[in-house]
Amino acid sequence: MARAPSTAHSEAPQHLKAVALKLFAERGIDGVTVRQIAEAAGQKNHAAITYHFGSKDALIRELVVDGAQAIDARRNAALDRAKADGDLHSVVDVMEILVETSVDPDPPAWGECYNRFVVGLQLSNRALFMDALAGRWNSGYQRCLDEVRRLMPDLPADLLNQRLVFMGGAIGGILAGRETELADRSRDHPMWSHPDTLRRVARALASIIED
Amino acid sequence: MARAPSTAHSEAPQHLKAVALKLFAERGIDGVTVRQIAEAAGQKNHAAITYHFGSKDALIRELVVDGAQAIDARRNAALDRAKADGDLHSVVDVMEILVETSVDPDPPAWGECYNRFVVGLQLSNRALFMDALAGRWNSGYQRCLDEVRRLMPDLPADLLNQRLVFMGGAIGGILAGRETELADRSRDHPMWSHPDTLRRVARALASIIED
DNA sequence: AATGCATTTATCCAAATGGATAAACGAAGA
DNA sequence: TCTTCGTTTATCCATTTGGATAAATGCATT
Repeated sequence: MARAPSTAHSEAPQHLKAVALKLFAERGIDGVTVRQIAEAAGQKNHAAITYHFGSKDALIRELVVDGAQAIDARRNAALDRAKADGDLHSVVDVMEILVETSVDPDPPAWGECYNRFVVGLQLSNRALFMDALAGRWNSGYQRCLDEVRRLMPDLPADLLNQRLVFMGGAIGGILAGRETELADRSRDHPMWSHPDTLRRVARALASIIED
Repeated sequence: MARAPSTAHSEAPQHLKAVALKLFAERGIDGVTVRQIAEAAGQKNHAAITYHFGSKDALIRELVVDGAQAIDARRNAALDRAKADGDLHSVVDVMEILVETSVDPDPPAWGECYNRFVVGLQLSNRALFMDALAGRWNSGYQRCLDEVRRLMPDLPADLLNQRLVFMGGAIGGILAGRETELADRSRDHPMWSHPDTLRRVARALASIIED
């Protein structure tokens, strides 16, 4: 029932998406052809992309939205839970939510890909990225920023906003680098595998904000 | 004498490089064709790239090395000067050197491009980037890290190294974001144009390291 | 067993790609 | 004036690209 030929309601679209995300993360969207995606997914023909998604462009947009949606859901859930428990006492608490919800809780065998994918997309195809998202699925991120503002009422707003911009660039660079390292299965990466590392990333981001 | 047809010893190669760097920074190396580069540089034919550089690949390698070499020279010079003046008293002093030497002191009319270019290249063509550099032109960066280690002798080495990795990811993300913003000429960017901003970036990076 | 239908596969296509080659051009030197 | 040579230009090429279409496949239902 796996990916055997012509099993009805196949999970081919899901598998194609996962494979495409991996390749796009590794080589960028213009460095991967629809044929390579289909081949890597075990399809004998690249028409699979047209059939399941309509076009390469539409596939990319689905990948952007899928990931953003999942992260946003995790962020809102974590914020709701933390607020209900009265657990947001410091900036580092907020940063831990921001960082933890950025990582895929159920990654494929070859490792997480979404952060590399979106950082690369924002870098070289910003318009496509913005258009695919259309302002959606960032409420969790905005709520995190608002919590930081609530926790730092004394810092002038423009100074705090500047630090939040720095933090945004930093989290992208750090998490994309983490994924790149962890994707290299030729060696161990004790630093990135260590269970405390993500908390330390959160601590580093909080340092940027709190100075 | 400008780019008029067939003026001997033309500065065409220089101009082609500058234009290619801009396009690669905006769209990634696989998102730009040699025809687009030649056209944007005012050439009527894409054979200019083959003639001046040999291939698209060779052009990219030249761009990587040119920028890395320039940055490395600035870093080593700044470090030499600071050490001679006894000016490296704190981590933020080192971070200021790291950040200031990352920006092009003589950018083209359309703004700086190298940080976006290399961040994108490391993300989607890491092998090409590493191969082009071959371990060269990073002595200034390594010296900066060594200065930080000298200034923080009490922090356990692996903890400090972890923070230096975070800092490396953060500087890439922040400076690439800065270039992207400043490249958008449709509006002003008072925050990024402000003369203090780069110093504040350095301060943010120092916060990551010093906690 | 026959049918319907979602999916996969096999081709076809026009356009674009990086590269190669030879002709054209034009300033400087003989 | 004529030649030389670095440079630009005009074509040509095989391959790759994303996409389209129609045939084949095989499970589920009847």
